[in-house]
Amino acid sequence: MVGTNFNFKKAKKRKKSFFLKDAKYVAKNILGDFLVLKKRKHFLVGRIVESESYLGLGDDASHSFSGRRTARNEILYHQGGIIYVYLIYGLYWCFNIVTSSKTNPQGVFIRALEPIEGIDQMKRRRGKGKKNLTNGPCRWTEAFGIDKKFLGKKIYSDKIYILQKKKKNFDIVETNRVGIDYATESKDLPLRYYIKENRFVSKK
DNA sequence: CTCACGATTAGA
DNA sequence: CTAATCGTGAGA
Repeated sequence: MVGTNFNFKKAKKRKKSFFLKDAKYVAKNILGDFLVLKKRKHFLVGRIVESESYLGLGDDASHSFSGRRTARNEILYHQGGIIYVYLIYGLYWCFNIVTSSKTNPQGVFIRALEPIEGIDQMKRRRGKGKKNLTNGPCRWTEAFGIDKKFLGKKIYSDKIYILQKKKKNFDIVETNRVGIDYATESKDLPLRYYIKENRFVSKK
């Protein structure tokens, strides 16, 4: 459908410089791009269809709100371009890309992918009978086998990287973020982005 | 040390 | 609607 006319060989890897930009910029511009994960004997590829930005210091939904700095979120206080994963509910892994500078602890949360390559392997990791493959933040991480091993790893390496989709032939919907009822001030900011009418966007 | 809880999901 | 399930972080 979408991946078919995309030339993976010609596509360029997103470099570190891209991730030094503001989280809003990265979250929006990463839509339509491809997340590539190299496994031992195969590749897993997914198109990023939904993201959220977490703005750090001034964002009370963010783990680093008002400079909170703990063992878990320490990685946010690094330059952009590395991975922040954490365990949620003792069950699932959430995947973020650190953006901006050391003093601006922002992140981009990847909420959903459209499966492109390695679909059989994704299904195997998710387990039989699971209807949803990659249309949720902790669904796609399970399909890709994302866990604590990825904490602090570069998102522009040989093992895991993003391929830029140059022609963005879709509309972006901007809306409020999901699952942040604990926030007050920032709760309803339009910091969630997704590809309009894409069927792999997470559902309520 | 204790303890409430979460950037979610699956299933009744 | 609720259970699952445990590392984390705030507080005593």
